[in-house]
Amino acid sequence: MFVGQYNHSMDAKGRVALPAKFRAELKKAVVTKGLDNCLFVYPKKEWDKMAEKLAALPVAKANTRAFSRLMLAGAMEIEFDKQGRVILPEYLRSFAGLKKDVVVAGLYTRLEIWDQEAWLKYQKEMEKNSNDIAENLNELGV
Amino acid sequence: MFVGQYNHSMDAKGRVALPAKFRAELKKAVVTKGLDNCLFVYPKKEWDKMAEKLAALPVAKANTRAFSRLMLAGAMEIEFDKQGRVILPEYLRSFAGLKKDVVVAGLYTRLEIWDQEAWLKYQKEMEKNSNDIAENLNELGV
DNA sequence: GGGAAATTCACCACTTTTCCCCACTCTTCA
DNA sequence: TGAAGAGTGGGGAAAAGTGGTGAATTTCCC
Repeated sequence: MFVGQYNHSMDAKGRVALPAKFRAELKKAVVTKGLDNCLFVYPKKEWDKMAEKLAALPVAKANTRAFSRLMLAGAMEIEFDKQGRVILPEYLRSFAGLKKDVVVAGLYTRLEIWDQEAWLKYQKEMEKNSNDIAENLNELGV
Repeated sequence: MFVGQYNHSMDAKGRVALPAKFRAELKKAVVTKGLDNCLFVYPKKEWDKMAEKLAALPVAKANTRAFSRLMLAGAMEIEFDKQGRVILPEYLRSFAGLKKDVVVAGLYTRLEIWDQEAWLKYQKEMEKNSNDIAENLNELGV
């Protein structure tokens, strides 16, 4: 399971090294457009589960169609080179606004890839709301 | 169970020795961003319970995503070296404002790691208000 | 269909960080 | 007072991350 965050850099070819700790669980993986302008990376098995859920959504609703298209049509299988890097295609890079510095975050069942600036901005925004978040801890029984 | 407080020091590499008394129960542990600008340390088993709840939350809701990112991406699994030290990643050090001197406190089910200055300041503040706080504890049945 | 250009991919080399081990000091307990 | 355990600091080896070059394949134009 994936936990923690790492600062890495993307080179001009769109190559990003994923943290060594995560690679064992990611021999086969899928990247796709995520929410909040980041990329989601799933191990193949997790991805299959998610894809089935998405496919089962009611096709009649406009917003679920949009969501399915985002995640399914945006997806791409990735492989690692000898150095543990993956290549992100141009359309995913521009979707997430990736420049040189990126953040790779572990969210238990998936990874997220963020542009560093966007990540910091998002974090700041969250800190403002951290009190509300703390209150919600109770509801989860934490 | 963890009780008591200890003054330790963090070296330039971000290594902190956790009290020898606590290590037996912490072979595998997780550090997270805590409340009041300190770090929480949980035994891995305890933390896993909570993490699974978080991972099960719906990805489609913005506030649960934010919540997972705070708790999961903000966490880090830690292991001990032969000397009983753990390495704290940069983002946790800066979150808690850790400099050289730190305080490790046992809070029964978890440990807390504080910057020493922040700890002293917090204590002073609490002493001033201890009567008021005690009054409010009635409501909780203490 | 052939050739040139461009893109992709695999490999190589360098730098930085991490991790592991050793040594020393201080405290505690017998 | 001596020995053992705990905490602190540093150095060296290994791994991880980063950047670049060259070969191969594909694409496009003639």
